[in-house]
Amino acid sequence: MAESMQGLKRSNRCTELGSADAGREVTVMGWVQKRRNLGSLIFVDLRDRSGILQILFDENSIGKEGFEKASTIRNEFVIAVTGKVEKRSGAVNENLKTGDIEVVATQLRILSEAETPPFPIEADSNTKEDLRLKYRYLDLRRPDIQANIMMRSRVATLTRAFLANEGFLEIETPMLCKSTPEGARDYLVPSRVHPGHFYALPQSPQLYKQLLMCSGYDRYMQIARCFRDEDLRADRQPEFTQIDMELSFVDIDDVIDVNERLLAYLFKEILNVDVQLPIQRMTWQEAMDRFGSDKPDLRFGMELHNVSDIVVGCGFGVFTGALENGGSVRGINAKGQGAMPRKKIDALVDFAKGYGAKGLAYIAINEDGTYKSSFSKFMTEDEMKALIEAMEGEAGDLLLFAADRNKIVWNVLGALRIELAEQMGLLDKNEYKFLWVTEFPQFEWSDEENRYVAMHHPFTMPMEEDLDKLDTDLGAVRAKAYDIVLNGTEIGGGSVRIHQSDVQEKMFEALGFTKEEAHEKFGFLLDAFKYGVPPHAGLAYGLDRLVMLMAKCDSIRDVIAFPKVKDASCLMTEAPGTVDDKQLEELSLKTVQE
RNA sequence: GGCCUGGUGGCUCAGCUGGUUAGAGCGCCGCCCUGUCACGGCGGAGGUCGUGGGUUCGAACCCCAUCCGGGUCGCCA
Repeated sequence: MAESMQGLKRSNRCTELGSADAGREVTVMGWVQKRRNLGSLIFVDLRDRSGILQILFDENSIGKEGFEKASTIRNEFVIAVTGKVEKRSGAVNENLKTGDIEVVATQLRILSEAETPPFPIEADSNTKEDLRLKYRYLDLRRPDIQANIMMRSRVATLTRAFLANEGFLEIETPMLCKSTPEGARDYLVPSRVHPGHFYALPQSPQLYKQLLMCSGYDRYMQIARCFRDEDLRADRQPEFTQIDMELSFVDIDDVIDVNERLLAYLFKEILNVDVQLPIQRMTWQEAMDRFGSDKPDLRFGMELHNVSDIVVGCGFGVFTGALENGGSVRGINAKGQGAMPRKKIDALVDFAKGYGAKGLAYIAINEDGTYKSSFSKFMTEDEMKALIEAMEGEAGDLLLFAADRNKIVWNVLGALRIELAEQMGLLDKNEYKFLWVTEFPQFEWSDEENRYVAMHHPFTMPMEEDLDKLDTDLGAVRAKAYDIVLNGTEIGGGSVRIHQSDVQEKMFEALGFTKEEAHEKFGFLLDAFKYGVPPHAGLAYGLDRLVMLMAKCDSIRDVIAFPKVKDASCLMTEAPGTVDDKQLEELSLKTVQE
């Protein structure tokens, strides 16, 4: 029977007590992690968000009735215990923060009984994730998830404090917005008052924060929820949280400066990790050429080698064919993997095909310097030698080559590089390698739309050096855009924004918008820019991803209290659900039944 | 939408080329136990093998469909 806590007041969390408190009378409250009933002694591990504290029930201290009550305790009961802190007379438990003390109970209240949970409430759970998510409120009791959620709270708190100290104002922007067609798919909210009209939930506060700059707020920040109706991944949820910011009267270096100091501050405070400043910078072009990725993981090498010049004119048609079509031949050297069994190499070939490669050529160099290769029969010995040399191939290495359009070659080898690093155990979660990737292309060709689309967004400032190319060579225009990358994950990105109307007009023109279309879509922003707009730039972090990496997790679901599963539904609430006809009618969404 | 992968007591798993009453550890329930902390001892309950068809003398196992998860490609300005 559940008891009231009337007249009781919790004096401490479980692990706020130590041997210095010996002799104190305390009242602790929490969940029963574990009971050990020895007959005339009952030990209970009491758990709260701070950790575990051992309670001792002894008839001499709590009396007959209290002892009998204690014997009815089961796992996950919520109890309140008053008693005296004592140094343990038995052995000390080295695994517990409070392992040298216990509370000898003089009073027990069972505040809530509990059924046996459907899975064990413990750290390092083996339980399948769907069950954990169905009972997320139980999953959230587990110490490792609690640590993640508490770390996330600290990241948010410290970020606010740091940015406030740097002169940023925290300003909220609307959740009910106007749908903008560019970018990700919007979540739509029907308007009751305006039949057939819809709000969109924000994909990011982008336009609002630029308007705030127009309004003179100078430095804005917000920890903002964002929504994108796209398919999920381990690091993508339909709703996620950004640390969003925008600054006026700044250029790239100003944004980078404040953010480097923010990152260094967070990693020092939370992980006691020293981030070496300044953080390394690399242009997009260099990142692609060296790592096949615009978010390279710098914790290991295995860089790409462009061997186009070496294989030009060789006997292997796959290589020369790719070159003739304007592509390239590039390779990576998996050091010491030359003995990889054929089956595993074949698996890598299939892996590469998943990223658009038609195949994957390889040379496995034996320890004695001989080699086996998928294409040596097309090559002369000298050509093979030159190729191996260009790849810095040594005995015991595995060389893998992709030949295709640059985009595919980068994509394939970039993914392969990560895959191999995982297989070879090169990825240490305790190592943090930051990188700024700069000078992104302004435009990206879309086969689907048969036009150039903005790689970042249409308000991103092109590099001054490339402004003249807006008329001649869109593919070569570089943007004042930058991403912050940590261990191969894009944790944030931003850009300097266009604040000149003539440049903005050129941008829309390049993207294929007429003046009318541009005005219809973004008119309020363009209007705002007419009335005096400061040069401004900003950046937004994926808070979930940042915390995921800090907490050394593999999925952002582990740092989000109530995440959704792959099909964007919630296993616990079963959202999304159907609604009453009445609701649909009010929203003018109900189809009239014949 | 494509590809890969998983679903067997409450949990985690085993279950061979199809062959008797489907097993184990943990958990749960009962009894015993004064220093446990992976407490210990004894006893016990608990499974239509995700679901629906099919093949077969016989299906957890093979086939088809479907549901529920996970990874990934496309997608994510």
